[in-house]
Amino acid sequence: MKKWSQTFIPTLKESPADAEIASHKLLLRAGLVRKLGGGLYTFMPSGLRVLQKIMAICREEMDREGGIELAMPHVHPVENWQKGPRWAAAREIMYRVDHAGDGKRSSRDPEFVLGPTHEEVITPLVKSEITSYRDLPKNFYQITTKFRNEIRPRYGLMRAREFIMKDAYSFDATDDGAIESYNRMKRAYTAFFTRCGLKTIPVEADTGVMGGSFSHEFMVPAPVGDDDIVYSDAGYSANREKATSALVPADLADAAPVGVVEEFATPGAVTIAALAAAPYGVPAEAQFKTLVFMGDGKPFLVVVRGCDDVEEAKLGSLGFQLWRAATSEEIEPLMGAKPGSLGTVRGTIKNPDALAGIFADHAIRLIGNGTTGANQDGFHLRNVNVVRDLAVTRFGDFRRVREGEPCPKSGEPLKLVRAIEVGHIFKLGTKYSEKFDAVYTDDKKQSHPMVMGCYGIGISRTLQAVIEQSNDADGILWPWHVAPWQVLVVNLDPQDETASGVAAQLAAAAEAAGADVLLDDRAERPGVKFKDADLIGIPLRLTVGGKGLKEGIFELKWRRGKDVQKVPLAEADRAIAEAVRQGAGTAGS
RNA sequence: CGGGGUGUAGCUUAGCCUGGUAGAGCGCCUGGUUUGGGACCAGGAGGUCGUAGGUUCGAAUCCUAUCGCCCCGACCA
Repeated sequence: MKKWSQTFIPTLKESPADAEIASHKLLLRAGLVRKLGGGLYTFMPSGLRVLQKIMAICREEMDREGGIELAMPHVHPVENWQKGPRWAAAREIMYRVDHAGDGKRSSRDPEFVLGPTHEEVITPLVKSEITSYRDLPKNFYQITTKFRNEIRPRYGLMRAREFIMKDAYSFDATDDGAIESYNRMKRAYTAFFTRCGLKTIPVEADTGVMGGSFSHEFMVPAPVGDDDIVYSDAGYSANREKATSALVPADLADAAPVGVVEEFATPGAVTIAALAAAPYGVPAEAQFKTLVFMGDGKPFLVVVRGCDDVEEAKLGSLGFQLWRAATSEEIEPLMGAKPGSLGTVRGTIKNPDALAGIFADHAIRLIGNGTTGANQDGFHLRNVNVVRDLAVTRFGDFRRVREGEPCPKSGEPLKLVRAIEVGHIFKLGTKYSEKFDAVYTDDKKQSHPMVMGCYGIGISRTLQAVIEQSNDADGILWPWHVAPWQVLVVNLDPQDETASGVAAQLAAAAEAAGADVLLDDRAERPGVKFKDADLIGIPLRLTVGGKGLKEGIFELKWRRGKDVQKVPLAEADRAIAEAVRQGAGTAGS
């Protein structure tokens, strides 16, 4: 049992001006965190308690599925990263650390970075410690602080420069084994989020810089999220970056040409919309849109319908480490025209040999014969046939899916919703084990790279996601198992010995029933105590004092409910034990 | 890094356009009256107006630079 007067819960009546969303405001108002700088937060005592509870649940679920806890350094020799497979992409988000020195000369020490994640540490470790199939599989995890130079920290703990993450790394002898490890983690994650009182949707996801063969994200639907997820009732769900639709039928026949390619003048018409308007009247659905990107320094082209957007994450399938949209200066000498008049009709590109490829989205086959830029400023081409006229290295899925398109599983309309990513699991394959030579010997004395998986949970982000999902106008509605305290005993008359005695007795009863108890013993007026109680969101409130005490009762109230139960003091132990049992039996309330 | 905004007491802010004594509410301290949903009265402490230059007799206010923070975009758990 903790007395309010002996801990520190600095609540605020008003939200600090730099908090914008409900969960961020409540983190501050309920005294859970305080800001040091952008994306840097101190966990105050009650915030730390929530964090520790979430971590404890996470440990239990990881251990249940065979996870082995360890703790790796935060400071990494830069060589580990340089040797790894993603140095070029990952260095942008890493902090470099040097010792401060004596200020009189520059450091000549080795270079270090702060760990944004730990594949580059765990893989060499496992390489040197495990060499036999007999020691596999293994799944190592840790719960530690991660450091990422986020370009834009946001919304408190939601996207921070320094945050708490659970990261796990599985090592298997076989691909089947790796899939089993992956599924165990999927199970652990589902159990973990459920126990945190959080409703999540697992979705298929892009593997991004991490790489690997497939992955799932655990998403909390919320308007303030950074991602869009696409799903249908048939059970299809994917991050929008990865989502596909059945827009293009599998058996679609390529359209036959309708005539010869014709050039026509389009002075000043450099947008899809301009070409769609009078006097040209070419609908966006009949235009080929050609976009230029730079992949590892070489230009490549992507062709989509005029009405579609390129989903840039999908360009990851092309095999470039880094890619970006090309600039006008890069485009004109390559194509022969400025953006707005570009196309990929054979023979019209000025310098085709410089290209790393021309990649076309499947959906352009729906156009059949359409209109595209002539690679000559102020001119377009019509009667352009996809098969006959367009130079295409290969077709693929490069367009962004839109709400309402047919689900790839069932054909019913896809739905789209914003979400917060709280967990991500990857089947990595051998990308890292090959790079770090993490191999084992099988029972036939053959050497193979280990098959890896990696699995992350944003612990501190999960904390905020719970608040975002569970709050009302008065404050937080903590789910039982992550609440900083589960029972709040409010003593309205802390100066009165009888009231204090009863309050202590109720607190002891709740504690004996297995709850964490906070006793509000402050010399504040009742209104202040009730407001604070709602704000900090303790699930079960027991109120002692005033009129009630004279009648020989105390009050029992659930934070999520409206009813106040008046319970005779003689029945306190039984009623409290019952209520605590009820609270503990709920995942979400 | 691009675009937009903002910086005045622990928190929320007024004042800035049109230069001339820095003001309020909450919180804090003292005393009193109160005591079931953020009490009231009286008294009090707390601000180099983000920082540095400049213009001016005079700058929170105008100008320049710089830093921090917030929001939108690319990135991510």
